[in-house]
Parts: sequence; structure tokens; C-alpha cells
Amino acid sequence: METPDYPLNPQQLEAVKQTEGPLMIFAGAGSGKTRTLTYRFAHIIQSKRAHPTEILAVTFTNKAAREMRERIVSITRIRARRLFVSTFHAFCLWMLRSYGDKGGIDPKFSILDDGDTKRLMNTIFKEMSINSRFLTPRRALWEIQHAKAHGIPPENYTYGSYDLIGKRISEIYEAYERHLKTLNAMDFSDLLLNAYRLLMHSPGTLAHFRQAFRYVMVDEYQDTNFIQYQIIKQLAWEHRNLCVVGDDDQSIYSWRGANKENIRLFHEDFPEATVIKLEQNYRSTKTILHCASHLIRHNSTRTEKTLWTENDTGDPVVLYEAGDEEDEARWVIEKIQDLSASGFPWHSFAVFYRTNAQSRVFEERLIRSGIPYQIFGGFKFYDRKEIKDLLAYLKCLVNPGDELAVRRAVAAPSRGIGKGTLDQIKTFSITHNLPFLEAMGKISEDPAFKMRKRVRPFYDWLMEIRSLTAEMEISEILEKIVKESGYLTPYEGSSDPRAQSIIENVQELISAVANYEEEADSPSLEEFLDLVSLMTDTDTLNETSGKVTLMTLHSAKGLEFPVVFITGLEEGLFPHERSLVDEGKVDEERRLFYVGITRSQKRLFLSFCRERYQYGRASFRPRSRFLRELPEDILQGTPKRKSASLHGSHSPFASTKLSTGATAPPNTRSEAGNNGNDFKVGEQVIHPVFGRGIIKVRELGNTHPKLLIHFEGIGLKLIYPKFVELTRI
DNA sequence: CCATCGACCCTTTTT
DNA sequence: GGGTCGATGG
Ligand SMILES: Nc1ncnc2c1ncn2[C@@H]1O[C@H](COP(=O)(O)OP(=O)(O)OP(=O)(O)O)[C@@H](O)[C@H]1O
Repeated sequence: METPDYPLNPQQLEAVKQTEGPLMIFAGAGSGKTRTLTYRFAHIIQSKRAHPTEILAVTFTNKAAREMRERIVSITRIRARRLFVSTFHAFCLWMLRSYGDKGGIDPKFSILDDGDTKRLMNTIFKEMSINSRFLTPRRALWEIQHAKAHGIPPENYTYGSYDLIGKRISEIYEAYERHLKTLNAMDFSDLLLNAYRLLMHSPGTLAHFRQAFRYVMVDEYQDTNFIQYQIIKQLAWEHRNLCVVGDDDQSIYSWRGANKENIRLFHEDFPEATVIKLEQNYRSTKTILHCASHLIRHNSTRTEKTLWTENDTGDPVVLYEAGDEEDEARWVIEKIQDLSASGFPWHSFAVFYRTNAQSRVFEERLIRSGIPYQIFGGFKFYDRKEIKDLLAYLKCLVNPGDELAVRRAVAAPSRGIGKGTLDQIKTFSITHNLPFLEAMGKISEDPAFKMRKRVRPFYDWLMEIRSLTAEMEISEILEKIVKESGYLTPYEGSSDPRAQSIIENVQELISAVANYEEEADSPSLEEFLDLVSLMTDTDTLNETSGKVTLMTLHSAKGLEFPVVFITGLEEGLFPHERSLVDEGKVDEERRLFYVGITRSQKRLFLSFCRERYQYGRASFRPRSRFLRELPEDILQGTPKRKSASLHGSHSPFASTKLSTGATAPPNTRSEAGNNGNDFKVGEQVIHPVFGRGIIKVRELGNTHPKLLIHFEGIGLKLIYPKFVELTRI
């Protein structure tokens, strides 16, 4: 059967038709890679080459998976009971839960999130009495995650040539693994690593999966790590129907073990592979595309790609030099309002930044302006304390070995069972080789332990709930836990908005559970907890939500928006200072910028700040080197602003046209002014430009105090007395 | 045992 | 500026 009239160009169609044998689709941003992969999946079904469940497609995020699944269903009109389109993590988790017993894995294992692993590592450091400036828990975790991404077990761990520190980390790694085992838990990297081990140690399982998935496809291939590649390689090794899709210029996750080298490995392992290039960009204007291509050429190690578009030239890229982050946010929101007035709906806009910490100012401004927005990254709903507390109860019910969950549940709310008691239970569980919760059970019946009187009621209550899990809905169980534990009691009737929000969040959790039960085929507590563990907030992003989107550049991968703002283009922030030590790392930052630029369909706005508050202190940084790497002819500075808005155009920081090819111009601000410390709220002053005004707010800031001044006939302005000559009346 | 306060480290980026 | 952890006193 031939392809129906899929809306694809000839190269895309070629990739779709080439269903047999290894295939690499290698192409630049916005060239329809994901679209091609989706149609390829559909085509394999429609041409009856395989049953829908015999095709595996791996995506980068759950959201991408969900979208691809929906597209496939709408193209093929199949009734999809279970399509294997998911992230690596979700797929590996599924393998482990359903076939883990073949590799000696207890399928009820818990998944530890970042906070859990951090806390675990802290206790390990205490146990091993490690207190070093060079070896922090954070650092050890980082090393271990890296080792795991490369499939290195503790005994083989080495750290460069620094034997001493390497040996220490290897010991920590070993202890960490031991703890995970007693907890019957895995961290995120374990999901991949243990799935790989399962395949390698259980020939029957490997054979089964090789047969089960006759076609394998991977999106965002450039950001797969070593273990992920080994997994797909193993699955596809015999039938060799492996299609990978990627763009080396968009590799932005090497810091968490992603390995661009996988592109080369693919060619080595599958030398017969066909390579198809896609060269037409369907997403962006000519200007934006030119900007992106010009930038990325500054990277030394990359494969040159042709990328062209039939789209319009479009508007110039706009650069704004902001005084500080408040001014930057002010400018962004002003632009959003302008464009909104000319017909762009709120969800056309995305504001990107390098670090999550930068989001706050934008949020505040958006709230004040009454613009609806959605923010991703940083703090997740499921990271909130009240949510984690309640989920801990549910985890105890599933995995009695999960000491972390039990400890958390016991302490929320506090019920007279403290650290001493819990440590005794811990010791008992080790000496008697029992899961933590069972040790608690034994102790609560043993008269030798005085504290049993306090432990018993809690334990019995938990067991009672556990005995009900079979017959009750999950949401009912959760409600029972909330009610009978008295979790909300301290917050009820409180007028504190914080308490109010805790109650609301708990209610939201209950409805989330109920919602899950309604949607799922065969809901289970275990599956719900899995979904929560793997959920990221980008998964809840909605492109037609009628809201402005705020996110980091990393989260923006794979998305597209009509109007994009890339903010904080300062040396040390973007590229981040942690990357400056290493040319390769700066290249990755540049790719990140490339990814950001290429998310944009119609308009692109860039900005940087002269001054930015970090950790509450001011820092001055020159504009990002990346700005000098953009083509100067399409870049347009925003003309110097004339008063009119709430927060001021501090005249010394007027925007300038970008000057390329030279180092950033020196800071032109005058140091002549008063440093502001001797102005008081309520004082009247005269400003050289705005005239007579009264000081409303004095913000002491560390180095550069700010004054909020109300000027007659003009309104409120933010003034830096250090840079302007203010005269007292 | 637990609530509160202060010291300290922190910030890249996320499945 | 903020969140986490440990010391301290109730
Ligand atoms: N043949 C085509 N005809 C019309 N539109 C297309 C075609 N191919 C791709 N597009 C559109 O171009 C945009 C980019 O496609 P897609 O997201 O698949 O590209 P991509 O290569 O995966 O992008 P990136 O790697 O930058 O995330 C989408 O809006 C898609 O619908």
C-alpha cells in the first residue's frame, strides 16, 4: 500500500515510506522532524506492516508523547487502547513494573524524586561523616547520576586521575545503592539503567521485547544518553527497524548525560542506515531563521545543514537594553500588550529565560497588568509540602520498605513519634532484615519497646487503611487519610492565605486523583503514583490556553510560539558563568540560544540588563557575547523611551542599536550622582528631566538604592539617584 | 519531642 | 532573597 496523501514534502514523504531498516532523519529546527515521525508511525499502521502496539516511539517529554499519540489516532482513526508512545523514563518504568520480576526486581519499588535523593545523600554523608568543601552531597549525586547514565556501577567508578576523591565517591555511590535497595526504591537514572540491565540479564525478556516492538523510533535523538541508546539498540538489533530523528544543533542536555556521540554510534552500529535530510523550515520567518543560522555557525563542532523557508521575511528582531530586571520585565509586558492590541491572543507569547530564578519579576508584572499566564519549571504542584506529605501516606501503602515515605507521613502532622523512635525502628529493621513499615509493626507489639504505645495507633490505623485499598476508590482513601490524620486541622478556620492555599491544594490533589480514576483504563494506586513521579509541569502546558507562557529555554525545546522573548542575555547568565570555563560548554549555551530563537514563528524580542539583582545584591554584567554573533542588519534596537509608563526609562540606559563585531561599549553611566542614602520618603525633589516630584518609596538595595518618585503630571518613576542629579527642594 | 530561629549555601538547565 | 538543616529552649 502507498502513502495516502499525507501533507508532507518529498523528503518527509521519503522518510515516511522508508519503514524498513535503520534510518536517520537529520535536520535543522522547524523542518518537520516530529511531524514526519508522527506520519511514519501512522503509515506503518495504515500500510498494515505492523499492529499499532508493535511500534515503539520514544519522545522527550510526556507532553510530546501525548500529542504524538493524539495525532496518530486522528490520522489513522484507530481505536488506540495502548499505543507505545512515551518518554524513555515512562517506557522503562513500564518494562520494570511488568517484567522486572524476571530480573529479580520487586515490582512495587518506589521512585525517588530529587528532594528524596538529596535527603538520602545528606544522611549518607552524615553516616560516613563526610564534611568536605570539595565533596558535597550535591556533587556526589551529580557524579552518581552521570555514572548511571553511562552504566557504570560503584565498583567501576573512577574520577579522572584523582584517585582519592574518586574512591570516596565510589564508596558513597555504593552506600547510596545499598540504601536504595533497603528502601526498595529507584532514582530517575535507575529507571533507565535497571531496564537496560533487565534486558541484558534476562535473555527471555530481551527476546520478548525484540519481538513485541518490531519498529522503534526515537525523537530528539541528539539528547539521548548512553544507556538510552543501548536500550533502543538492543531492541532493534535483530529487525533493525530503528528510526532516529535529531539535530546536533539542538543538543542541550549533555549536562545530564546526553551524548551527541550517539549520532556517530548509530552510524557505527547500523552502517547500512539511510540518512534523510529535511531542509525546509515551516515555522519561522526568513529573518528569524537567518538570525538562528548566523548564530549557530559560531559553534566549532557541528554538521553544517541547509535550512531555508518560503515564509515571509517578517519583522526585524528587536533588542532592548534594560536598566535592570524590573525594566526588562516592564518592557516585555509592554510589548506583549502592544502586540495583543494588534490581534495576537495571549497564548501567542512566550517569555524564555536561562534560569528559573528570573521568572519572578515577569510573574509580578503580569499579575499587576492582569494578563493571564502559565509558568513552567521550578516549583511543581507535586513538589509542594502538603502534596508530598499526603502522597507519602499513599506510598507507604504500596511499598512498606519506603522509609522516606513512612518518616514523612509520621511527621505530618506530628504525632509524638520523633527521630529517636524512628531511628530505633530503623535499627530494628536492619537487624531483623525487615521492611521499615513491618519493623514498625513488630515494634508496636513488642513490650520491650516503651515507645510502642505511641507507634501502635499510627501503625494500626495505616494497616486498616491498607486493608481497604482493594475495595475503596483511591480518592476515597485519600480523603479518609486527610480526615482521620487531621492533616488540615491546624489550617482550618485560619485566615492566613497560606493556610487557605494548603487546603485548596489538598482539595486539588483529591480531585486530581478522582480525575485520574475516571480517565484511566484500570486505575490503580501504583499507577497513579508512577504518573505523578514522571509528571513534569510542561506536560500540562496548553498552547491554546489564552495565557502567556513563561519558561526556561530548556523547557522550550520542541515547542513553537508566534512571539518569543528571550531575556537575560548577559555574559555570565546566558552564557551561564558555570559554562565559561569550557569552550564546549559555551557551545552548548549557544545551542540553547539557537533552540530559543527557532521556537519563534513571527516575532522575536531579545533583551539584557545593565544591572541585575542576584541573591539580593546588584551585579553588573556586559551583554552576552551571543548578541555579537547575530547578523547586525536585521537587529533593531528599541528607540529611547519617552516617559509615560509606570516604571521609568532611566535615561542613562537608553537602548542602543546593537554594535556587532566589537566588544560591548563601556558602561556609560555617570557616577556623579548621589548614592541615594540620604533621601527620605516624603521629601520633594527636582529631577532634571521629570521635574518636581515627591519620593514615595525608598528601596535600599545594596549597592544601588532606588527611589520610587511621583512626578507631577507624569506619574510614578523608578529613579536611581546614583545616576541622576536630584535636587532637594 | 517539637517549634522556632538563625546560619549557610545557593542557582544553571530536568526526565 | 529564600529554602534547608541544625542548634536551642520550651
Ligand atoms: N510539510 C509541511 N507542511 C506544512 N507544515 C509543516 C510541514 N512540515 C512541518 N510543518 C510545520 O512546521 C512546524 C515545525 O514542525 P516540527 O515541530 O515537526 O519540526 P521539528 O523539526 O521537529 O522542529 P524542532 O526540531 O525545531 O523542534 C510545525 O508547525 C509543523 O506543523
